[in-house]
Amino acid sequence: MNSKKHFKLQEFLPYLLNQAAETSSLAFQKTYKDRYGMLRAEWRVLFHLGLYGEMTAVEIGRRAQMHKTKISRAVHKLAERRFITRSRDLKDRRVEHLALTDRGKEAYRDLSKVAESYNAELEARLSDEEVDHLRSALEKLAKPVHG
Amino acid sequence: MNSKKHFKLQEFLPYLLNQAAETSSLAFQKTYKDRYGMLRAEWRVLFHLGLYGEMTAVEIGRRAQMHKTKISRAVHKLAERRFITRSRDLKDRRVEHLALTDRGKEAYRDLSKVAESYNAELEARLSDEEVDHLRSALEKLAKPVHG
DNA sequence: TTGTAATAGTTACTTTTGCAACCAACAAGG
DNA sequence: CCTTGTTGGTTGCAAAAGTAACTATTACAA
Repeated sequence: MNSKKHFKLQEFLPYLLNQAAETSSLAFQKTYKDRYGMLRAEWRVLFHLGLYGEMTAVEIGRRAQMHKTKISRAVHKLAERRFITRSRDLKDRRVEHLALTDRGKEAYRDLSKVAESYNAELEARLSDEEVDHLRSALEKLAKPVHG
Repeated sequence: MNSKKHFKLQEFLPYLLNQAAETSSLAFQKTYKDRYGMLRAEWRVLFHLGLYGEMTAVEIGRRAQMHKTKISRAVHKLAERRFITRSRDLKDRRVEHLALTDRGKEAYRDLSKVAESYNAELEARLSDEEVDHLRSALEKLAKPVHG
């Protein structure tokens, strides 16, 4: 017999969060992979440009908390497949402005619809109140541990 | 102007879940990596054996929803580093029973403590009620979409 | 028996990632 | 101008993950 109550895996938030994140992402992942051959970093870049308009790689990285190498590769592949255009900033020639092409916009709109209805499906498992609580909790947990 | 309200990334549960999962896992990940050179699949196997005792790879896979190749590799590395032992079932020689060695138990206890205090740190960002709500919501979302 | 299918687990191959080093353009101080 | 540091972005290499195909063993039925 244990003298001490054990810490359970089912209580460990990072574990639970990962499980929920993984399984809840599966179906959507399949969609952007099958329809457009995209990876997670790629649809994220696509969505950022679709939602907020033209911006630089650094800015996407800051918003999405993605490392710049991931972005760099995602941008490369998206440009290669003509979902986005890259144009140098004339004042600071290190910088590139990224924007969706028509093809990119179409993909964005399509995936956006899929995401929306898929999200509705997920939310249907919870009450409105639960959804609100969940969002606010996730927001708090998404902040880095120190600071 | 858009005639239609846009679906936002901040409303998309799989996105939020992934963000929260990733950032909330970082610090713990660093611990098991730095102290024991483990990967995620490895500490998960370790914890399953530590919590529930001897079991087979298939059973761990079922409980943790991990693919068998992931488990196979995790088991291989854990055994190589003498955290676990593998013993063939005498009645069904396809099956292997996995169990922690003393070294494995020690690592488990150590990491278990870290996980517990780290979890407390995370939970401190939320009220008790929020934690309960969160757990129940995550549980509902961790179920596969169809069925 | 023998043939077919299921199950436990491993391996081979390809695609992704993670990290560090790197290049190019700018910035600021002397 | 020159040096030093910073920033935007890329690349090379090693580690890790995903997939499917594979071996070995058992189960079951003709």
